[in-house]
Amino acid sequence: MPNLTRAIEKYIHDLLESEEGTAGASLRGASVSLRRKELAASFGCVPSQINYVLRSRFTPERGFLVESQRGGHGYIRILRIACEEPEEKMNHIEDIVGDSISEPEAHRLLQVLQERGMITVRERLLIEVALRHSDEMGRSDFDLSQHKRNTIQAEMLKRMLRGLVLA
Amino acid sequence: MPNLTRAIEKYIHDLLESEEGTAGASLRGASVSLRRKELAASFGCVPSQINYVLRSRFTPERGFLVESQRGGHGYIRILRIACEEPEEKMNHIEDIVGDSISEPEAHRLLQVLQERGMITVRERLLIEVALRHSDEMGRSDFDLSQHKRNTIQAEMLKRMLRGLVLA
DNA sequence: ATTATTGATTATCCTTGACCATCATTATAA
DNA sequence: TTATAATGATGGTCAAGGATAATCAATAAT
Repeated sequence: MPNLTRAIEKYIHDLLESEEGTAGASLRGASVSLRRKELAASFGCVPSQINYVLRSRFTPERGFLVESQRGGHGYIRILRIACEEPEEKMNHIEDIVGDSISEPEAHRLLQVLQERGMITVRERLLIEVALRHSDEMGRSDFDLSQHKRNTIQAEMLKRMLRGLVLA
Repeated sequence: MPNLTRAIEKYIHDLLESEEGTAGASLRGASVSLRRKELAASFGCVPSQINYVLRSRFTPERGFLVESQRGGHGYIRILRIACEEPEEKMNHIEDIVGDSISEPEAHRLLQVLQERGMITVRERLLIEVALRHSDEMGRSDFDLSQHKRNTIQAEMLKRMLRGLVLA
């Protein structure tokens, strides 16, 4: 069993994918509903495993929302957010980056953006080089605190992404 | 065993090389996945040695990206974005950029690179945003001389191009 | 002085299970 | 008939444990 979490993630992704072609899906964004218990049973795992997959993979940062209801007729609904307007997309990114971002956080974010097709692998590389250089200068040439460096890093990252979105 | 690092480096390079022939590799860039623990064991060294090799040899400045995941089913994936060889072309660029470059000079260089199809419009934009931010910080936050700023700019530009233009 | 190597410690990811919360339906009481 | 209480059927939370990988500081080699 090479990775249960990824298998479940892929399954849900495929569901959303097949929902994509549906009428109006591109406007309202795709969505799927499922039973936690059934999905868990079909993968032969404990139900809370589903929560783990949702919490770790279908996050707002990755462009998803999750709704649910308990009790009889309970359900879990996963929605893919469609950020059509460049401005929306930008606001979303600004929120995620924030005023300060660490190197590992930036690294993860860039990986996600690449997986979502928002940047190419070459663009990701360029951004990483720029962030590394900025961080290195801040550390060895100007002796800045880590927080200050993370602030500068966030500013540079946002500017670079803004430029791309508006391009 | 003083050449452990180089041996591991070569091993990973060879893996990437053999991946090169694969379908679509030239488009998406070559990549290999491995287990840190296993690789270390096969070289009879401690696992953190692998991190040293990756940190010192497979950097974005050299055209590589590294992804990893901890925990069960953990892995390390190395992606090569830039091709090898074009040592000559790279030296040429290093010469042109030199130790110091003004913003208009950088601008012209990037335009030429774009016209020659070596970088895309978006990549050029990304580089220009990074250079501008660096320059702006140097001026207003650290009150650096223009020459110092041009030196920093040249360094950043070379690093970004090294990762990319080797193609 | 720089680069390489090691090992101890820390951080992260995944999986499971016990226990908690909420909703819909049904039974019961007024 | 209506209000309320019990019941069953979901989903949520959290903490523990195992499996990796990352970090960092000390040491060795060049």
